[in-house]
Amino acid sequence: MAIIVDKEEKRRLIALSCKGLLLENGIKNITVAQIAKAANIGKGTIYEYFANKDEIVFEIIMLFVEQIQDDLLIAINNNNTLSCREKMEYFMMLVFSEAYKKEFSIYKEFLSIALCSATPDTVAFRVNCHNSFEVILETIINQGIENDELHQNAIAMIPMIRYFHTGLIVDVSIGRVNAHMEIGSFINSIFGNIIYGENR
Amino acid sequence: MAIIVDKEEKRRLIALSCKGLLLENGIKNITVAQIAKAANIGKGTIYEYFANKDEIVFEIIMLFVEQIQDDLLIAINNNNTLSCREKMEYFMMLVFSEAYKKEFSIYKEFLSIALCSATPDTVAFRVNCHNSFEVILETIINQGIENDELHQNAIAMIPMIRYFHTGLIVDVSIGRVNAHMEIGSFINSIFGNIIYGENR
DNA sequence: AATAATTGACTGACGGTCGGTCAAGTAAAG
DNA sequence: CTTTACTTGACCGACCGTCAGTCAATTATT
Repeated sequence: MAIIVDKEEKRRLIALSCKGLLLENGIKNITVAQIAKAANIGKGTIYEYFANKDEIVFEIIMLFVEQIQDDLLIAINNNNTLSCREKMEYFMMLVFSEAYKKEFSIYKEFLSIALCSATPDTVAFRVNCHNSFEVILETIINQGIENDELHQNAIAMIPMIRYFHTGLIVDVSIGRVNAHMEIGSFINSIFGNIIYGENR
Repeated sequence: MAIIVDKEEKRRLIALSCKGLLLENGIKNITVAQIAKAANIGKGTIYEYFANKDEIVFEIIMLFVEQIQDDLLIAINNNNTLSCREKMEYFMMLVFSEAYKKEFSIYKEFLSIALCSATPDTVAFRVNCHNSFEVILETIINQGIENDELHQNAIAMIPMIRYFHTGLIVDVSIGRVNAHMEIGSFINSIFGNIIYGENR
């Protein structure tokens, strides 16, 4: 028997080595040849570890998701000066922030691809992303319920919050919308004092 | 002098003649060659009227969506026996209904194109879609306020409702989500008895 | 010797381009 | 009024460049 490489590990390595490439050029503008070069392997080798180009992109996006998750977790757990409300705002604004501008743009492209070719793999990947975020949202909301910032049943609003957020991502990309303002209004309505849209 | 064709008219004609093709296969699975064949013109001629493939699809979509908007308005007005709550549910569900399957699919394709090429045209068009949506929603909500089904400030929730709806369109397309159930829960939460997600 | 891993030349499909043809219109000449 | 020469824009499809994905050949490991 020859060496058996850890496929999962190698996938990650390939993804890591072309993360920058993707951020810089976008999904549509990178080629598999470029990816192979950046990873210092032959193009054929790529296909030993990924079924197709989309899979590579997913793997890289997963890296971004993990990074954002870490960012969020730190903000939520190590920052007890923040109220639940502030944490929620931070949570919802993060992807729209300047710091994640490039990642946002890639995610947008991902949505675009997924919308017109929703293969089982794509769907599974997206559901996976959701779940990661819902876990964090749940933590925030539970904290809010504990210290009476939120009503018990706020936990049931998680999917609705996610739909809102997805819709906002779309509209910030396509429409003429200010994410910060919309999120502010939304959070106000969630936290009781419904002044949503007051200053539109 | 040679003949001068009405470019705008011809664009429409080309778009119309490959409407079925788009509905049947989706943008990703049709080729420009196919479009040309369906329109009974040469491939090169296509590019006399459109800058690229996306533009063709966009033209088709514009034709479609205009019609959908009219339909929606009529559908809402023809159902005056319904309560505000029922109207709202009806309105939000409409695009997810079996009857609007094709239209839903087209709108999905539009979102896909717009997400990765937000030209002034696409943005303007989408803003236009928003406005139509909001106008209809406003009518429904005003009725609800009049007959005490809804609180005054419900009108301020219109943008939020729209984001929710857009997010739902995306998630129904890419995720594993039941539109009817989510809309039911959402409407419950809007109309006061927050049992959102009760039976998820 | 056997098997795993790697590779880059190759292929087929597709979006977009370009040189060229043609029908319809104009105008000068007869 | 015809005829002939000329102009123009619509139309075309062969061709081009690009790129995702394949595969036969090669190298590395045990």
